[in-house]
Amino acid sequence: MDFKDKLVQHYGFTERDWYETVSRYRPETQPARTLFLEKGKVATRLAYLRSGMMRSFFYDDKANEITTHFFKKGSVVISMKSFNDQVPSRENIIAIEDCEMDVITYDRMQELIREVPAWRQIGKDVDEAMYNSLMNRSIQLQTLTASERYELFIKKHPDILQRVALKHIASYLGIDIATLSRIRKSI
Amino acid sequence: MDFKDKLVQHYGFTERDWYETVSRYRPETQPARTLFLEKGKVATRLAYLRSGMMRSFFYDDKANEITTHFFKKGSVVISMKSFNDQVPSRENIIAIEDCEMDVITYDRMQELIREVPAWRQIGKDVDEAMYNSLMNRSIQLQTLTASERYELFIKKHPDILQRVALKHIASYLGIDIATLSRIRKSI
DNA sequence: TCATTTTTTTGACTTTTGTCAAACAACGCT
DNA sequence: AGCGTTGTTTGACAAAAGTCAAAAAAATGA
Repeated sequence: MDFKDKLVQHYGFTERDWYETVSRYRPETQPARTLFLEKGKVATRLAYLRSGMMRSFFYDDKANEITTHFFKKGSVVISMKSFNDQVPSRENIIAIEDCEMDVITYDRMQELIREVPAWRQIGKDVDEAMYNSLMNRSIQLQTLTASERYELFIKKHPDILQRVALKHIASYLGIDIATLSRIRKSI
Repeated sequence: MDFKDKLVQHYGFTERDWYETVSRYRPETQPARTLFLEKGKVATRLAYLRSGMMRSFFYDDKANEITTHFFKKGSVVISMKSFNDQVPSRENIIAIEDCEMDVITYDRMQELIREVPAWRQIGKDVDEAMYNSLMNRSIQLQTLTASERYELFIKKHPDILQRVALKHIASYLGIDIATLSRIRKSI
């Protein structure tokens, strides 16, 4: 099911709703290793990722990159707090691969919500999905050992494993890179 | 600043808005060691905690209680996913002490949002605050050692430490109770 | 109050995970 | 293709955290 069908089915979109929507999104590309969002700046854009992959991260006190999320095809790329409240972002979002996306700005999104009220609900649903996935992640960090976290990760995200540097997966899972290397050998 | 003042200041409440609000909340008590919300049931209530303390938890595969959150005086007691979507709760919420609270049901909240639209925004703000605090928690679990997590916890929540069983703090921090006991001795 | 249950601490031990440094492999750029 | 950079593995070791069982302490309810 493509995106339009989903909107029609789930949110009762009319042709006009769809038109108002697509006219406010525009296709953009994000080359690999370039920042989609930079720490300290206000997130003005939200993207629907059509292809490629991104990750969000921040720097800890020893200047290590701590990865907090991977965005893959079909997901919404957003720094929730920064975009929703229009405050400076605490995290960076960077393209891991060349990305194709459909982008909407904050201002256009506000317009769109006025024109097509269902978008308020969609925004809420996206936020909620992110909350739920963060909750799952948090519980995993709280209850699983390093190797359990890794095994669950490769089971749920075999595609990410192929395409992302192990050190980013290690930091995402809260495991030292050398330890992760040994866990991988032992499986 | 009390609750009413906050609503007036932040959300421009009128006297009428306030009246519509208070008439839908009602005071309730929750005795210590009784469930405010039981796993598997739909959360029909949201509470503003005036006094006492609660915690949310679930059971892991070995039937250990895993505490996910502490609610203290002044906070909103809610199982976000269950209340917002009216789906069965995955977690339990239990009173740790006798609690006094102001309670509103889901249906009354929907009414209230219709009567006083600012409540939609308040709901969003509460959700967002919970998202942010979950994000902080998740980052701590990802990046800090057991003793760092504990030291941060007692710095931020000295009040909880006094009033809650250590085993619940241990499970909240993802630390074995015996290990936590040793960490405490070493500080 | 007192007995019972629950919680916390402790000891001895094992397992898991991290640290540091070096070697090795892969990648990106010209 | 080749160089330099970045990422990964490995070894030797150290530190952190978990396990099991028993003792001690504290809380609960009759």
